[in-house]
Amino acid sequence: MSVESNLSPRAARTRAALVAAGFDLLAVKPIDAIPIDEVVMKAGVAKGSFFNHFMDKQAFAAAIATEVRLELEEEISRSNRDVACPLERIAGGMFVGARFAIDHPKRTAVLLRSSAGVTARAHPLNKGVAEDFDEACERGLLRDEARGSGVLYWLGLCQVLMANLLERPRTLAETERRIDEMVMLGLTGLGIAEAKAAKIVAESREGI
Amino acid sequence: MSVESNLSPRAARTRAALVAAGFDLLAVKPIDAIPIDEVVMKAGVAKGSFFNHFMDKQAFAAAIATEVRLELEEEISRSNRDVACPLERIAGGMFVGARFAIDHPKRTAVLLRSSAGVTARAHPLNKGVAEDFDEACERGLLRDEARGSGVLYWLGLCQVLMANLLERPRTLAETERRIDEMVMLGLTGLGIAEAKAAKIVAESREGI
DNA sequence: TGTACATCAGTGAACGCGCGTTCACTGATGTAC
DNA sequence: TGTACATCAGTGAACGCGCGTTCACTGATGTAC
Repeated sequence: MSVESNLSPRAARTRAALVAAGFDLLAVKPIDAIPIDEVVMKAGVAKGSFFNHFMDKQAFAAAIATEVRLELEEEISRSNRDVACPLERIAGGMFVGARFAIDHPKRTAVLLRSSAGVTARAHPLNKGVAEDFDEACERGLLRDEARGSGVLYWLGLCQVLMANLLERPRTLAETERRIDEMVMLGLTGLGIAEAKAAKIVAESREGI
Repeated sequence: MSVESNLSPRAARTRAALVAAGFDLLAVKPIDAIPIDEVVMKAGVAKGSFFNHFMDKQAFAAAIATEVRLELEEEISRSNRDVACPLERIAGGMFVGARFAIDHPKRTAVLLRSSAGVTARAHPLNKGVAEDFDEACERGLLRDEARGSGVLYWLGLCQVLMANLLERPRTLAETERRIDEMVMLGLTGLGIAEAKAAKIVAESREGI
């Protein structure tokens, strides 16, 4: 599963320390603004070790971004494992994303920074979403306009919601309200009637 | 008005050349990845001149980002000058943003890169939008949920639409369809009935 | 279990260059009379 | 209109340091017998 599997325990420890330091630093500033010295100091590791594990600085950043993306992807598909209704799956995805932003603000910051272009339908992280939309459209559950632009619409909302949740401390009640509202606005925009959308929001929230 | 006003013609020319080069380069990569040598070469200007006009590299990037933001802001308020209905103003804003992305892809890239955090209600670029939403809410034109999260919702859609329009060449028809659809999805999410939303889309599109 | 050897990963000093910034000089523009 | 002087902005060579990358060495881990 994880990249560490093939490594000796010692190497795995070193690599993990570097990656952990990378998470912390990349959450705050882009890779170009981070000297390798800072990474290795934070990781408590010699500078040379960095290049035992990563070809160069860019590869390091890429590896970390990939790792976060996989994590989120896995949380979403785990949460959707037993959900059949495509609308609930779609709504659930936004809830999981929001949850992820709250639980792992640093990782989320890395994710949002790295994937400025989450917009693409083909993006691996979004493949599941695209399929759910296709199914919902076929079943006639969505407004016509969603057939072409629904995925983009939904991903935009997820992204901006996650970014917003990072911004400043907030009470739990405010946070929950913000999430519910965004899912509600999003679903009704897709053409789901108000009452039904409210029901989906309530049910999907349960699952998280 | 513009920053160049106080400068001698010669100085204005040099500054303009630097800024133009900056637009081109910042559209492609972040400021940290751009050596000043590249900027001045593209501008056809001596390296020393750069520091006659900008304190340092960061100030240069900031000046350019500000300039783009002001441009877009002005286009939006110009387009909305004679529009009274807050819903049409809101819809019109998205249309103008889309138009801007098509006409000035480089500037848009700079804008999207610089303002990763467009989400804030307080952001100057968004002040007008926030006021329009307040008015629309007071008049009871929007769904309840839009009172708290409508602005974030709308800005997220604008941002992702603009990013999407930059992505790859497309036929005019596809582009128009994408824009219409996003505005339509957006408006109905805010609680506007389908027929009325379609009418607003048609009318706002006219204005652009 | 103990010894000898091989491999693997960590270490940090040293290197060198890319790049931001400075500065003394020059030429252009503007002003006074 | 012409001349002398002041200021302003452009120029590019030179500086120096921050930082990515390398490498010879060391200690740790694993294997054979």
